[in-house]
Amino acid sequence: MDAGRLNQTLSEMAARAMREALGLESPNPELRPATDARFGDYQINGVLPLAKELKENPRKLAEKVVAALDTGGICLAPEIAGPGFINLRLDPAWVATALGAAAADARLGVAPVGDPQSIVIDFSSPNVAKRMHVGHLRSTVIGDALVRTLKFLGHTVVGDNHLGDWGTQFGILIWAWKRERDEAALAADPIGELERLYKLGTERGKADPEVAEACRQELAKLQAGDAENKALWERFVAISKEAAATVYERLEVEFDAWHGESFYHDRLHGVVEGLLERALAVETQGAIGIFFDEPGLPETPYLIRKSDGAFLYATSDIATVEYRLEAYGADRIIYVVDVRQSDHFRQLFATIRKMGYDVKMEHVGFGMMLGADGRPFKTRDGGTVRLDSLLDEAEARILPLVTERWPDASEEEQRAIARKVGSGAVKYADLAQNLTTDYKFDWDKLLAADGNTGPYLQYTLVRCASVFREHVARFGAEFAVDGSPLRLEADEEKELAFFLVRLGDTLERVGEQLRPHILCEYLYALARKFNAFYAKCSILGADDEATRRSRLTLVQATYRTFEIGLSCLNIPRVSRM
RNA sequence: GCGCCUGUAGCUCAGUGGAUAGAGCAGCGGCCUUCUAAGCCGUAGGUCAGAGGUUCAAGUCCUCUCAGGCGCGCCA
Repeated sequence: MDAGRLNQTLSEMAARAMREALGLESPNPELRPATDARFGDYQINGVLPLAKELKENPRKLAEKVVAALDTGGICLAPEIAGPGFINLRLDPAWVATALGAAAADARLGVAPVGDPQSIVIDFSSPNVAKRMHVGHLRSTVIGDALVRTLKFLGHTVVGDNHLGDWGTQFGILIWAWKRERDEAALAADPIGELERLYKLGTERGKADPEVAEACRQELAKLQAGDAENKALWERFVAISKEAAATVYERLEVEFDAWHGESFYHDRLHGVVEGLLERALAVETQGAIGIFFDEPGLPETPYLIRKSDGAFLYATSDIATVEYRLEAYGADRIIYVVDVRQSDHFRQLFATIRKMGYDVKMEHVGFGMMLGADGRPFKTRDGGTVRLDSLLDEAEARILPLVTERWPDASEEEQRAIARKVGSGAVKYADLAQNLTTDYKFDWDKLLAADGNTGPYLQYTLVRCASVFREHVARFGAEFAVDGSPLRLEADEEKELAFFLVRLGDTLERVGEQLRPHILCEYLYALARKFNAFYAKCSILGADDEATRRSRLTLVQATYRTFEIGLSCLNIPRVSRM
């Protein structure tokens, strides 16, 4: 029995019962977590819709299903309620045994999936010659969380940083570099100088058509393979990657591939020719584009070649899909990109379907980051907020609290904790909200130690760690879980234990729906249940040894759940704060 | 003009067609002699933007209206 995926296990059992009792081929049991604790832990809703179809009283149908239902000891006897719901209660004895055993397992009983998929996740993707700013935060943090969660579930995942390292901006940059670069500034702050040059080149180009033409010439030379320009381009890319790497290091984000747009450069010509040959793309006003006649898709064509012969973003994205199919045998490709690009992705996905490829493609689109005032998040003078300064500020705001709470730690330790709590808070605030809407960034809210915040979860983990430290102090040895059943007596113990067995269900849902906030909600609810248990039940001071061992095992299971959950979200763990 | 997204408690947000819509913050009232009080417990707060419709059942699905955000051929 897979104790890690209860929803799936019980759903299969319910489906079997419905098949046998009602003679249906593929019934949908609609098994869900109960909407209210009074109704038990899970409910089967699938009988109700069948009443009309089978022309029978829904409660009678439910009775037949219940008679055929065998949960193998996971649940107590099912109850029929209301118009025909079947309510399932987990058997406390089963929970006590299953969780007692799972606490000894590093994966808390959540086995890797039996049929792993090959999944590519395209995320972060900063542009060359631009410093990473808050606009990159959501893609980076959400993409990273999806990579880690899907990997934990057992899939083969490639997290790919699809850098914007090719395109018209390089003509401008090369032009400005050749005339305006400041070597001193370049040595002191390479990416800052590139950013300045790019801005300068863009302004000059707008003001002066001759400059714009000169930029195009530089671009043409680069594309033709001119040695000097190619060397410059390589240098720009190296500087930009290095700057991005510093931010990734602070966020502890890693990629499996860094295949920027330039990586696909050689394929673009073939992509366009292939689409023309198959008449999927046509010439339109001198350019080449693909037209769609599908509801929900823009009427404007998806352009893959400009009238001047240059390729576009779309061309490169098509080539990228083909590469991912060839190189990774991708079953699923996920783009974690700003929702404003949803038209582009709808057209891309439609193109891939027209080309006949069989791959599941999803756009995880997220909203903008707004300030607490509801307007786009900017610095006081209206500039974009740099990602590194955002992390600096988080750290600076947390540090006084750490020094106050833990004055005897070394300054180095205090800074290390402030760094982890600060970046964890920033990341968690981003992950905890549903993706689709714009997200309001509010320092006071995200750094608060209560409510649904990173610090609250980290603090809860600290409490678990603290119990184990105190155990060593009092009993002279580390506590070791032995896998024996728990003893669940207090309401707080039961609630905690019954919730801990839902980790697998939760991770499964995140993997399906690609919404990390589902995991955040779960961990937050878990933290609340743990803290209620912690306040009510003395752990080390329990009345007898058996209760103490059982409670310590509960702490251990909670600790492991946080380790797994926070590591999937990539929120740093601390053992003190 | 066309398309996409959003509208739930004073504020910030959850809510998988299912039973009496939930959290946090802010407010009010309690709890440290005891494993970290960055915590816990209690209390109060709702025309789910509005109107129709589908359904045994609608905050959730469909249509329209209103309000806000975003996007709409050779940028990425």
